[in-house]
Amino acid sequence: MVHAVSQMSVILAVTEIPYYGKECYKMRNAPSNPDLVARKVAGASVEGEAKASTGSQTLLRGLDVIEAMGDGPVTLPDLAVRLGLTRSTTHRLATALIERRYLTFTPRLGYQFGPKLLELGFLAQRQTDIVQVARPHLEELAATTEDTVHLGVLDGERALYLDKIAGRRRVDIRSRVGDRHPLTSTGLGKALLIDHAPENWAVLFAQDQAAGAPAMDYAVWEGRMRAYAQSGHSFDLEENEDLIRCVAAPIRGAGGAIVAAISVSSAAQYMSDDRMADLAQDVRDAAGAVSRELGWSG
Amino acid sequence: MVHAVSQMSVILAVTEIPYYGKECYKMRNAPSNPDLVARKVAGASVEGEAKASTGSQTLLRGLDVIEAMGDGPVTLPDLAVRLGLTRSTTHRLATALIERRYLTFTPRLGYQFGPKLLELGFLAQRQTDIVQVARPHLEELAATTEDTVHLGVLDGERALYLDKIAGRRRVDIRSRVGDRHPLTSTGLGKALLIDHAPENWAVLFAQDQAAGAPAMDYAVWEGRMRAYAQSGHSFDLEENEDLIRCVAAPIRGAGGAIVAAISVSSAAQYMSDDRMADLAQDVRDAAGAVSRELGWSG
DNA sequence: AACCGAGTACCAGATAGTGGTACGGATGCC
DNA sequence: GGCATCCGTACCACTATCTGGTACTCGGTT
Repeated sequence: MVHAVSQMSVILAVTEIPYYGKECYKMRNAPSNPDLVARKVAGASVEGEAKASTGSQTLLRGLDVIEAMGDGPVTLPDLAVRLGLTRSTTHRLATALIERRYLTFTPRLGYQFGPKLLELGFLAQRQTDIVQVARPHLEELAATTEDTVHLGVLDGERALYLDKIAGRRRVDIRSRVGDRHPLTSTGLGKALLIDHAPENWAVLFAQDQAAGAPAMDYAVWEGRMRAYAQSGHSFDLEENEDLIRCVAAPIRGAGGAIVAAISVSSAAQYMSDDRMADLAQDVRDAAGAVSRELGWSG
Repeated sequence: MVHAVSQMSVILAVTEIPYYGKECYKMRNAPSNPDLVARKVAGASVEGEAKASTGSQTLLRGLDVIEAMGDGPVTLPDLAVRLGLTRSTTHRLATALIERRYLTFTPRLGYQFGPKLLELGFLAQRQTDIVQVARPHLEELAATTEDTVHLGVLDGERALYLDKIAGRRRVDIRSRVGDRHPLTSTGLGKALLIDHAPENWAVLFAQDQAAGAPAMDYAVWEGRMRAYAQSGHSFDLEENEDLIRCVAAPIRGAGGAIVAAISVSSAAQYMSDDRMADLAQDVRDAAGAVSRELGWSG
């Protein structure tokens, strides 16, 4: 928790120093064999990555092999073509990966993901804590917006707040880590519900209304929710509390399911419609960054 | 499905042919540099594996780096020592893995699992079908025991049978894929419940009794269940059906949770107490093999 | 101030990887 | 029965690639 800010600045500082690293690598990778280059271009790296760099070819190629299983089993010739490698080389790499249980071979099907990936995936998941992963991004968001930022997850029929960074403005957002707020009247709660079925929305909405949430017409609310679901973010237009508006977006886990949400809240005077539209992009970006760190690739 | 048996025999046949492969590899790997050997022995490969073989050193070392994160963050010097590599080499590998998002670096902590592993783990899980994975092991079990083999999962408060291989004996086990059987009176069901809390056992037991399961004293039943939980397998001593006995064991997923179970059933006349004890080992082994293919490493 | 961790850089040497080619067994298609 | 694939295995010459030294900078900790 403590090191998060410094981490951010350190990384920024270091990567922004120009140095002369790239020059050196250009030299090392200078191709004396034109064939290789031609093959590589024709093969996997179709996109304009152009950042080859590091220099552990065998390892990188091996990882390419693993990742090539992304959409189902692959045969050896396919694999070789896809990666732009020889059958010889491809086979050597695949065999090594099978021995390590990263891949599996099934006779008339081809190569597939192996058990080791399940094992490592589980271990990684176990060692991953959303709060810790999200912290740096929350801080960046807080820094650029100067408003209060929240991180929350779905907890039954409420939104549980896991982290909070107070804004720099002189507005008071009454909330504490550990609080549980209504889902249908807060921006964060709505973001958590974006993927749910409308039938579910209706139930939760009715519950919140019965529990004393500010009165609201369901038709209007559902119309807005559909728009939120479409755009990937949600608003709170002083629905939960007078003079407080907020913008939120969902965080997705490796499977694509919504596992948390981020919101930026402030006094209505700082939250013009225009600014909220701008913020929506920032919040979506931050949530997307966290999602990617949780293994989501969509 | 069809290929399973042939695959088995093929592998056995091929690997048992002596050939002269090892000789060649010995030549290729013959160390002209004694230091390397010393370092390797002192390093990671403490166990007597002695099957170095394949020959994609860089890839294998890279995988070693990944797997070294198994129990929490590691610093670079630690990592280097653990793998028996130079700081130089270790750093190069780790950097490549970070670039590919297999690892993450956190300033005052060290290297850790990266998002890519979550991503791949999820994809692998998605592409893994228990029935398909278990098939070859069920077939092997059926072949060696000559009895009927079942694969089943927990489905609410019942055991759902997902696969069946009929035995070669002239006994009739009435069951079909898709059947849902009671949990507390079948071997397979009990195996699925082995990890549950005793309070849960009591509830399910009462339900089954009320639903017309053969009458049984709960104290006796729970006593047996505790023994089953201890030993990792379960029996059905003609509890569900007269003259039918069975031996079962649970299959665990990557997280260690029980995700399915295997059972071997036969007429009581073929199921002496001695034989059941022997079978318990076989069934546990088969279930263990499937578990390992599902990412379980315990 | 001294220490330790990480990132970056450079380099000489030779290991380890590459890509060709080839053969045999298995399987499925025609 | 032939014929075409696909995989495993093997061998080999070439050299690109990896390795393990060493060294310096920058931070943070003690």
